Amino acid sequence: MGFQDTFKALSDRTRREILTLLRAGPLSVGEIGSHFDISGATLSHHLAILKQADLIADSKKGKFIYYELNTTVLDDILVWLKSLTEEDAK
Amino acid sequence: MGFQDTFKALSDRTRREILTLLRAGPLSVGEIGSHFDISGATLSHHLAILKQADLIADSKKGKFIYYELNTTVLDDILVWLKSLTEEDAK
DNA sequence: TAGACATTTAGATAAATATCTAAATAAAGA
DNA sequence: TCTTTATTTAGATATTTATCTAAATGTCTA
Repeated sequence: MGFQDTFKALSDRTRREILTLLRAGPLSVGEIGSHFDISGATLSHHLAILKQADLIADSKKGKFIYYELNTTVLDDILVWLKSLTEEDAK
Repeated sequence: MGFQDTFKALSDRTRREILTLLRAGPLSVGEIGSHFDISGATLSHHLAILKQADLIADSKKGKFIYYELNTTVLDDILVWLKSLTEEDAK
C-alpha cells in the first residue's frame, strides 16, 4: 500500500549507502557522516527521510543520536518485488 | 552497483503500477494507458524510464508496441535488499 | 554556568522530475 | 495515396528534491 515513502527513500544513492552502513549495527550521526562528503544538515535531511519511511529508528544516548536499521518495511518490499519476479503471479 | 536507475524507476507509483500490470504478460502502450488517467506522452515517458532501467522490454508488432516485464534487474535488487534484512550481513 | 560538541531546523537555490499540449513519426487499411 | 490509429518527441511549466550556510537546540564537561 504505502510503498511510496519507502521507494522514494531508497531512490537516493547516499541513503542506500547509509542503510548499507547500518547493516553492521547502530551508528551515531557523526559516525555515519564520516563516510560521506556532505554537510551535517544534508545528512540530517537524509536521515529524516529514512526515518519517515520507517527504514531506520533513532535512539538518543547523551550527546549522540544513534540510528539503526529497521527491516520490517524492507520485508514488505521484498514480498512485492518477489511477486513481480515469480512466474505467473497472476 | 548501478542500482540508481532501477530505484529511481521504482520510486514512482504509476511506474510501479505499470510493472504490476505487466505481471500477467505483455501489454501494448494503449492497453497499459487505459488503466491510468494520464496523457499518452506522460505514459511514454514512464515507459522510457522503465525501459532504460531495464525493468521492461519492448517489441513492435505492427501498429502496436508491446512491453513486458524483465525480472533480471529485480533479482539483483532482491539480493541487495535481502542483504539488509538478513541478520549479521556484516 | 559557560563553552564545546552533536544534531536539527530554517531559508535559499539549482537541478531533477512529472505532467501537459502540440507536433512528429510510423504503420494499417480504405 | 490519404486517413486514421498508435506511440514518441519537443518544448514548456510547476513541483519536488538534494544541497548549502547560518542559526537554533540539546547535552556534556570543566
